[in-house]
Amino acid sequence: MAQIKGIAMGEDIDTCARLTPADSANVLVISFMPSYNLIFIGENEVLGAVDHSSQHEENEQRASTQREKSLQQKNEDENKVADKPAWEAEKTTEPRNERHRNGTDTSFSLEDLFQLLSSQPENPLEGISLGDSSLPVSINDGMNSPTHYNANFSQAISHDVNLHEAILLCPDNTFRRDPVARTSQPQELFLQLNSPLTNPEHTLSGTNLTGFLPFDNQMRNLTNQDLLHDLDINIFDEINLMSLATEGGFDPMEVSQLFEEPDSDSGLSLNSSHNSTSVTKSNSSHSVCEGASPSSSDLGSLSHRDLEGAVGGSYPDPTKLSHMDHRSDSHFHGDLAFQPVLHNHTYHLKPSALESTYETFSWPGKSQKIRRGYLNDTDRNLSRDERRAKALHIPFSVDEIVHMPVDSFNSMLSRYYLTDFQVSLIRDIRRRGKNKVAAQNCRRRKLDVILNLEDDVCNLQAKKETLKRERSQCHKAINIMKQKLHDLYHDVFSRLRDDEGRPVNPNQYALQCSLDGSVLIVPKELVTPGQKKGKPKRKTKK
DNA sequence: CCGTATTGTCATAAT
DNA sequence: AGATTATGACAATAC
Repeated sequence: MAQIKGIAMGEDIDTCARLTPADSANVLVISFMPSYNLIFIGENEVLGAVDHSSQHEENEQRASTQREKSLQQKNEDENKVADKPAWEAEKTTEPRNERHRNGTDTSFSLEDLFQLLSSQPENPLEGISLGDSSLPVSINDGMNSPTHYNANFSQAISHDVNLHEAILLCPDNTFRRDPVARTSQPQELFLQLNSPLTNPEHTLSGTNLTGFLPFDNQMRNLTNQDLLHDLDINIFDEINLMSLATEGGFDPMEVSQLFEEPDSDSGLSLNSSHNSTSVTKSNSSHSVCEGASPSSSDLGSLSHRDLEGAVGGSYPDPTKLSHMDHRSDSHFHGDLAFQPVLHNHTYHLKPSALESTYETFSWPGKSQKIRRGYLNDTDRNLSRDERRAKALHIPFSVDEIVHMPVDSFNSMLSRYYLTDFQVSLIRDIRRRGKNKVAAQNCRRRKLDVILNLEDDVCNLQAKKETLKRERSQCHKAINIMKQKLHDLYHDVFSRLRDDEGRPVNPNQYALQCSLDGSVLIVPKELVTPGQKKGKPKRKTKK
């Protein structure tokens, strides 16, 4: 009986060896290289390698053809709904299994594995033949709790296993780490639903698990795979690498360096996986390094929560089916009417905590600019909310969510079955979107106010200059008048004579006009403000 | 590397 | 009362 304690993945032998826990006696190490796959088993010892360079080309060619088909089909589907708003458009009818299968960029055959193992002189799986219908394999999670499964390898080896499934088949993955959580919250398990290992009765098949699953599991499986398909492959890979890192005692940085571009801003899995200990705006005093090494429970539980929300969002609550749009009804009705899916949609996190689950995981030493490089070309141009909405399969565009009239918005929320998580995200998106617009308006207004004030300042300064010029002109006019008055005064005095015929000194006398129009010559010392007009001493002669 | 501008977001008050 | 808008403050990012 083989003791497979874990699966390590890397780009080459060295990487795999580094990923392999030193205390694992038997570690199945699978390398997904573009040109060939390396498989070795033992105590960090390379027992063999399979060169898939030729087969890989075939696989690539086949996958490429399938991708083209899939792309063509997808384009056709998109064209069909292109004219409709997202909340009215039909959901894609593309078979999810098919989509899933098309994503097999890194595939290998279990048959190769067993051929390889069988060729080893000290075959760790000695006694196991390809024809064994039921292979008892003890799969250890690398820690303390071995779990025994009976896997039907005769079926399994007849199919290629893609990367996702290969990871799913490993019990040592991020989403299934906590056996307690596994039993206490089965509805929140995400990837587990894909894995036949969770149910010993299920056979191991890499291609069409749904055929073996009970109905509700099949439905979940479809959605899970659908989700998986749309999640960035980097997210997926990173989650598992981080899982390996945290559980295998590796340095997360080392693991992250293996995958040069982790999508830390994807808004779903990765973010949620880490930010319980490293949240951008967290009040927590955890250091960045602590954030880089989240506990496995956090890693798993948050992933469950996020992903469960996403899964749940694809299914209508039977109690709400009557409120749903008939188009969405057509998508769900027949199936779920018979088999209600019992999801637990209770969320214990506050909105802020939920929000934090999308937050960016802080990769030490990696700037946002670099981290954005981890997004694919499509996602790189998306805003954070758009990526979040995409990750949670929100059936509306961010633009629609934000700009939809409130009535349409509320009716939309009631018509579609959405999980609390999705509703929370949608409301957050709407709030943020509106606030973003409000902030832009606010800033524009503030700029307008500033510009208007600057204009006012300019206008007032111009007016001030004008007034200063007017004042200057008035002063000039006054001075001219004064001068004229002064000249007239002296002209008058030069012609005045007293009773004795002597000229009147203008320094000693002043002219004073009386009310009747006569002009008097008054000594200055007698001229007081009150007397100037009252008591003329002498009338001048005209 | 530092300073500044831009932008998104949150909290809170106002509407 | 709840939704929306306005705005100050802060952080991330670009330049």
